Amino acid sequence: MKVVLVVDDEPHLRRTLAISLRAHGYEAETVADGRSALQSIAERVPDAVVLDLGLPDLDGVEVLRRIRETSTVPVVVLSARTDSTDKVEALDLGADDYVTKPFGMQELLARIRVVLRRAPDGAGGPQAFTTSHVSLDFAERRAVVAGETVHLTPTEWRFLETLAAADGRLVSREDLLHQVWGPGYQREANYLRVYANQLRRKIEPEPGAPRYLVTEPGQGYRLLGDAPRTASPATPRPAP
Amino acid sequence: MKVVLVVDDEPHLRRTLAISLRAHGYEAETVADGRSALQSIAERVPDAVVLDLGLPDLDGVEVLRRIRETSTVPVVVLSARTDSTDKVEALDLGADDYVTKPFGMQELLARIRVVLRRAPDGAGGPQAFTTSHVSLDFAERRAVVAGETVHLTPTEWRFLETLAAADGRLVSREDLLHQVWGPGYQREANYLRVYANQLRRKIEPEPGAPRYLVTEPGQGYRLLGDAPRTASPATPRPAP
DNA sequence: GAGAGCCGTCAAGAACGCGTCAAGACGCGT
DNA sequence: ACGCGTCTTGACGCGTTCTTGACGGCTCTC
Repeated sequence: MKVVLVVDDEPHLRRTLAISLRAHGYEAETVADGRSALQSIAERVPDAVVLDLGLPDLDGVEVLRRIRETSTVPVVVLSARTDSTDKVEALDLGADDYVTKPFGMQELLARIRVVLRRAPDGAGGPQAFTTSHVSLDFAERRAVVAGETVHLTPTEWRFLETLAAADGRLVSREDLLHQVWGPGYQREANYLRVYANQLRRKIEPEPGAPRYLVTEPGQGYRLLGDAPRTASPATPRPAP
Repeated sequence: MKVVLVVDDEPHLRRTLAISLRAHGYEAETVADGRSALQSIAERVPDAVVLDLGLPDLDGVEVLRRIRETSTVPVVVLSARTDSTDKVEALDLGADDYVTKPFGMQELLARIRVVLRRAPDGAGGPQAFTTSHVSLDFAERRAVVAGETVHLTPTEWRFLETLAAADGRLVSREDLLHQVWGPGYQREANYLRVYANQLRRKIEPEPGAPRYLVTEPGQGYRLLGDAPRTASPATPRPAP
């Protein structure tokens, strides 16, 4: 069952929202302030967050920013402020929707369905990547390869994080460059080669024949878990 | 560059939107009615759609439904109607956001950024093509033919993608050349022969007698699903 | 029945993408 | 100011992919 975290300081609205959510088949968790929200997310990442910006302790925007530091969980922002600037700020900070009070409950629920629909299952972000050979702990920034702790540079971590977040799916060169180096690096496909190379030397059992960090020629890269080997008995390379 | 399709019947709004979008680094395409919108999407799937529900020809909701039949491209709906029921209907039909007029341009642009952020790269394209013999997963760029995974080159994928997007309809040589190789290749009908040939060897059970990737002489090509066989009991080839 | 147009087929050279390496530039802490 | 680790940049070789031209068969037209 999908878990929705409701962050709101008004007890009445909190209760109403929780009831409506449960009536629609979600598991609703409620907290009254920003600190509790961040703590709750740290314990268990919900499938979506409904965040009221008018909170007693922290600025709601600040809460959103902190959430985005560690997670890509969908966030629907509630606010009494209708100013366009506020909306743009929240949306650009990573909010997935911005609903102004007063709002219709049916509409809010529909918008929650929308963000849940778009978010990949368990979008809270992979905290770890583990195979029989490699083990990456992103929270701790620890990499263990074949029992040995291996040191990775910041850029190498971002590279792996981006790939791990895709959970085995293909990550295009553009996305990778944008995620790791920021905007404006779309031309530097060189970087990808260099770092893919370095990472393979660090984490692959056989860097020449990558098993985890694989290239999709012309497309991008992909981080795979332990593969059910596709029965290639010896891959005998014809001697030249 | 990201392509945004604007569907609106008001010339003024259309122009304003297009200008704003271009100023923010998007490629803007504009159409004035539902039919043109569907046609434009059939030709080339944009990265996002801004769809005004008040259209002269088709009901906007109907347009949205048709879009969702073939594509998961992000759609931001514009509407003058503020009724909650309308919003819920559109959102549940697959709209990614619902903005009521009048709206602030900055807000709309922010909301477009949001939906683009969430949508996987090229999510608008055809999802898959499956027959008893061939199975193409465009998102993963995986081709499985008779149980075996087959490798396709980037150009081969674009070729098949373009044909699959037409969903069995004829794709003219011009369109094909334009989609796969870009503008300025209209003269190179040779390429089509070469790649059609290569693809048939890879995906057809009997490359000499194409069942899926069929030629329309003098016209173009077409990608067909499993055909209700037209009673050709053995396809007996007269011995030469 | 000859000719023209179109399509499928093939193969070779060019162009491209990727892995690899190493030398500098840069930034940070001491 | 110095040294260290990290990032950037350019160059090279190799394999793959694309481009290009040529040839033969088929069909439709005259």
